[in-house]
Amino acid sequence: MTRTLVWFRDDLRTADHEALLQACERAENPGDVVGLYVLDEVSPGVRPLGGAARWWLHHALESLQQNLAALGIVLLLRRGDPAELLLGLAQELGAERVHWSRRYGGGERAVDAGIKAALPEHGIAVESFNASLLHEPWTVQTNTGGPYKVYTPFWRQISAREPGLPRPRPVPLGPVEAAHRRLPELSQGPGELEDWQLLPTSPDWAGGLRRNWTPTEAGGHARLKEFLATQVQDYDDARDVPADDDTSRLSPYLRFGQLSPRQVWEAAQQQSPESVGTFLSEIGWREFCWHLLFHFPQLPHTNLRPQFDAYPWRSRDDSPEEFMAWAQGRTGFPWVDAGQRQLWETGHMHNRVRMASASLLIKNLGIDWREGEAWFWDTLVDADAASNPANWQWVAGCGMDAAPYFRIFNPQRQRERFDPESRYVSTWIPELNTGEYPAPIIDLKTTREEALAHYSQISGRG
DNA sequence: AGGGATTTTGG
DNA sequence: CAAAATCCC
Repeated sequence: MTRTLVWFRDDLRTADHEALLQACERAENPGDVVGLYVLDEVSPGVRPLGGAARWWLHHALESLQQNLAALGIVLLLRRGDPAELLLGLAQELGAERVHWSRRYGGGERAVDAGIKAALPEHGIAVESFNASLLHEPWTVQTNTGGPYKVYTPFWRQISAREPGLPRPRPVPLGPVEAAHRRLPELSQGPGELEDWQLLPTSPDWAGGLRRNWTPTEAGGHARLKEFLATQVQDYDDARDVPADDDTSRLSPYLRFGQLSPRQVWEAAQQQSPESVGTFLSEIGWREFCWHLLFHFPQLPHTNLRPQFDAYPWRSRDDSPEEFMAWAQGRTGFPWVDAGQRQLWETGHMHNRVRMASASLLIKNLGIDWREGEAWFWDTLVDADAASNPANWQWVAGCGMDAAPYFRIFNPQRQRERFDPESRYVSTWIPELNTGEYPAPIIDLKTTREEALAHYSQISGRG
């Protein structure tokens, strides 16, 4: 018998999962493949999940547990330090091999490298696979051998490349009851998801999330199918109208690996190239952000353009009232407030509104992009370790291939252009015309001028 | 994937 | 004289 332990992380699916598939191909009986998820809140450099992500994770693990059970595979749940847990568990199980899908953040790579070095000393083989990206970051290089720092040439290169076809879901090994019977007695039981308390209870604020999402692997495939059948054709223009929300809404499924970018890519190839080009380039932006994180592991916390280190951003503590007005959707700018309330209620904010909301916080309120990034990390169901900070750095102007600093969104103008009938803002701000809605907390014109003055100082032209 | 001031265009 | 193009931040 060859027993393989498959360590799931941000790849919570059963289809197009090379690590799982190869484990199953080696298996002869139920129980020869064992799944594991570790809730890691202790490894340095591994960012603890935000509240909305914890909600999604709970349901994603429930979904994975069911889908693995249908393949005759038990999913074990453990909490703690994976560096300790993996070895102990592999030994208790008598597993000869451990498989996983690669991670690309700095802290995650350090954890994985440590385990990959340690297990073979105990006779346990480790093999890792790609599951989260179209192309491994080290395979996409400029002519001079470095990482791309500009999106357009990056996209030119990867869009001309075939990412490879999705891999099939494994053939079932047998009934999961048989798998349970064949496992040795473990020092801990399989683990109970409820014990992790990932779902909010007092209060239960997840009602809006439940109403807006189906956080399962099947839900991801259904959303992909629906989007490609009915929305992608008009994506180019329709994506800019937040009242309709004709964006793909696939980001949380990609975040948790319930869908792979390769599955999305392959499904989109069934459509005409001109109708999916803009959509696929957004998948390209996600890829670009992950490649950036791989090459610049400081991305989540450090300006990629160091001259911004001298920018006099304020902290959340410097201006708690203004920060909370922004966070809770009380700035007096309907476009931004609607977005923040949509975020709080649904765990999601339309992309066109995200840009303006971030711009207001960073440029008009003068608050550090890291404060807004942390808020989004806690409240978005789709926040991932690469896209979230990379896009905040994009708006702030301090990232690679970022928006020029002097692009400052005007939330009133954005509302006129993209919500002229106020369908979006009135959905999220019922008191808009009742007199209870607050006046703007800052003056757009003067704060804009202040931001530009600060910018000219750090850019060396002041 | 901007905004705003200013200049130019064209009916 | 209003809309479009251009330039600057």
